[in-house]
Amino acid sequence: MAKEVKSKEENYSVWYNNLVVKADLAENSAVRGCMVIKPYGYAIWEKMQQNLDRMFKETGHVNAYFPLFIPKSFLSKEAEHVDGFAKECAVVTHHRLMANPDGTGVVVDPSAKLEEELIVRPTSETIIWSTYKNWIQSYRDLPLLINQWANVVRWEMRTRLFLRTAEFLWQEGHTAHATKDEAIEETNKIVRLYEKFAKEYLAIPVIVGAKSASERFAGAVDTLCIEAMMQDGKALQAGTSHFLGQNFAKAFDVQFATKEGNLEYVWATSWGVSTRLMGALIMAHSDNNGLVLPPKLAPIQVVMVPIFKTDEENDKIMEKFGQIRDGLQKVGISVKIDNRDNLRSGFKFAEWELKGVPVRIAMGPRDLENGTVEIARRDTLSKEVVSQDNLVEKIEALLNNIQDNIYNKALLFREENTFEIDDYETFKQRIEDGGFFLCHWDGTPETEEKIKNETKATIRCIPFDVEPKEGKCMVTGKPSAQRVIFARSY
RNA sequence: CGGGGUGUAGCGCAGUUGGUAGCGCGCUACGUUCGGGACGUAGAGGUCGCCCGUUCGAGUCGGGUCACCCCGACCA
Repeated sequence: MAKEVKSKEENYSVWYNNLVVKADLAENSAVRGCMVIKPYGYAIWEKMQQNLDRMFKETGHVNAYFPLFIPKSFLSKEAEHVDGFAKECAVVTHHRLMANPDGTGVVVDPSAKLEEELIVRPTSETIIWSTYKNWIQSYRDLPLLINQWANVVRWEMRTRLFLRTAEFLWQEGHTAHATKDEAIEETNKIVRLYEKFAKEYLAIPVIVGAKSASERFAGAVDTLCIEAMMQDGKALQAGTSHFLGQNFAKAFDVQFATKEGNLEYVWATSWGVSTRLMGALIMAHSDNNGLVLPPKLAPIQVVMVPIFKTDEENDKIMEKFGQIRDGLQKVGISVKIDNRDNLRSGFKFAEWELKGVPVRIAMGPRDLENGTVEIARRDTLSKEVVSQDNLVEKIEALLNNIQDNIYNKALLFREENTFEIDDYETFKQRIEDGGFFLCHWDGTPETEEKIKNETKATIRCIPFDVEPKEGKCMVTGKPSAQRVIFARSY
């Protein structure tokens, strides 16, 4: 009998547990909401990293690394940026411990107080721009296209595994350009890169657009984003790309000599995606049997499970499995042979489904006799017995098929849960069931605020890829240039 | 920081009017099993979140405290 699994609305943690657990920090520790990423979960993050990193490099970016600690004074140089992050910073005040005079453990050594406190980076704009000041003198130094893979800390009031942990891993790109247009182009290029990554690797369709003023990144002139729909109809911001204008250049005095010999401030962008993508992956695709991983990100793409009674049968199956594995590995498919002898095959089936392995190959005495294998696919849970001939080609095709199918399923779900609504009362009712709502909005923060307060829905983005059609704001009736996307979000 | 809830074995939970600490899963050993989460037998595993109080006696009653979860404010 299959074990009953909680519905995803109740609790994702059953299958989160394959990937990540909440950090078990000491009792009374002030740190909340840190996560331990388990090897299996980290392997998925590594695959994301590898592919994103390659895409960044293909578009002319290079990696660098900047310090974890940021002097407090750096953070105060860009006014809006301070406002945005000051409330959630971890601050280092001392640099030494000493034995507790009462003999119990250690205490902070009061004589080791830092002259200037250090902030654990919540994002690296400030320390990077104070460095760029020294790297940029001439238009010949531009554009400067740098990315960093790092951890950051944001002391959130409330944390949520994967979606809002206190410490998370991410990549942050920081670029400097000679012209406004070039910086805007970079901002667009990256948001489109993220869109492509989401589609082709995460198998998640996303809406590309711009944030409204109130949802904008602290210190940005314009924030572009990709927004994904989770299976409960809520939106998840999966990546952002900011056009920073000359705000940081002015705050950190980064000027360059133009070809004509004038001094000008550089134009900046910053952009990032984080381990939040892991949460997106899970919430977009999982079913009641556990995770469903897209083949391109699955640490194990094919698992092989033997079905046997005797050691002799097992030996024969293992020999066949070895041959199949070698064939699959030759074309770059990652394979796991599950030869644990203390578990029955049915248990293994369920376990690998919980882990989201895209394809399972089972082989038993019957298959040995007939020259067949049983192939099961995780996305549809269907299985079929096929001949062992051309197995590598079959599996390759199947993995591609699964990747596409997962994407199409998510796309269909989003389309079925996206609605055009013109009447605010209808909107208030329908928002309860989740989904994306394309509505007219008068463009004012006041109306946006009112809708948020009354419905908990926010403007996810002003979408780029829909034909703008004029209309009237669903709340105020004032003119609207185009529909924007409202949704409740994580 | 406001509102609600929960702390008992690795995990999930029960524990009656206060009277020797329980169940399921998991774990260890052996045996039988093996085409969708097997079964039997034997075993290991607990300062009942913490402190104070009431009592002959507290998992249970009272007071305090800490932590976690959910809903808000904040946010990728």
